[in-house]
Amino acid sequence: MQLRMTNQREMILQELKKSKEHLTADELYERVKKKMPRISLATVYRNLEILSEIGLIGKLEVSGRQKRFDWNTETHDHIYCIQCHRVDNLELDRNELGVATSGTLDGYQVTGYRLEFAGICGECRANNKKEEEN
Amino acid sequence: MQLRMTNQREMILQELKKSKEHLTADELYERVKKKMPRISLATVYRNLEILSEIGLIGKLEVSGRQKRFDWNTETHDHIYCIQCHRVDNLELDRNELGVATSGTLDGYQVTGYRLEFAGICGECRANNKKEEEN
DNA sequence: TTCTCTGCAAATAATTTGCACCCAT
DNA sequence: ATGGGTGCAAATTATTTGCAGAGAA
Repeated sequence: MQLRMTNQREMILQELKKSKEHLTADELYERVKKKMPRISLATVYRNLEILSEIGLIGKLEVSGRQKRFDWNTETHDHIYCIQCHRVDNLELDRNELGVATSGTLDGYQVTGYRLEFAGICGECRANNKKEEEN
Repeated sequence: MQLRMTNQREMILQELKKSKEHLTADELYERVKKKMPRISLATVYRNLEILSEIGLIGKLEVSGRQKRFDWNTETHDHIYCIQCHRVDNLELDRNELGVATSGTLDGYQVTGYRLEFAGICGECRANNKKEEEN
């Protein structure tokens, strides 16, 4: 099966990279629609799936119900807010972790790992403070 | 709001602990239904949500589309199979990790973290081998 | 020309919610 | 007796799929 670079596919890719955020399919759909009003949400879903399969983008399945897609395909870790569910990238020195990235573990052949921190982001902490003052 | 320990709630809790697996709501529903045929899936969902909120069970939101629930509430790590999506617990010495469990990181007030390994489980590897032989 | 991709609508899957009755406290 | 809990069905949310026509190679 030969992939084709359609206008839609290219636009989706561009908007995701431009945003530098971890967008959900429908968030990205809303952005792309501004430039391509006739695009359908199904096309966005289909392309995000394909683009992540071929490794052009990354797919995140943590932090709640919706999948999020990531312009950054290099292996990296995340931190997400347990209140507002935003997700940020983390730059961690993996050499400092005493964890093997490959080999076998508990019968599994390890293909990778992700370190996901949970916490309350700066914005939410500020909001919480404001609310306390009321 | 005072919680009540209903028969349904107790049965859900028992079956989850008994299974020692990471079950989805509908897997657990199927098991509980054998002993309580009139229980509804909605009740299972409602109780799993409540039980994880009060910390009696754990909730996992990794490895695909369905949430999984965990009888083990102690902080621990997981490994999941990228083929069959099963999830197993991991016993890792966190002291060996050069990672702080608390404090602030990138503006976040960290409340916890999870290390999720991905890989191919022993069963899938065996199946793959069989298929290759055909 | 060929075969993948698209838009649309309808289908699925997972989860949640409204409501009237039930039952643990 | 009170108010949280339950079963049922219907509603939502997130995602996927069938199909006929469009368009990239």
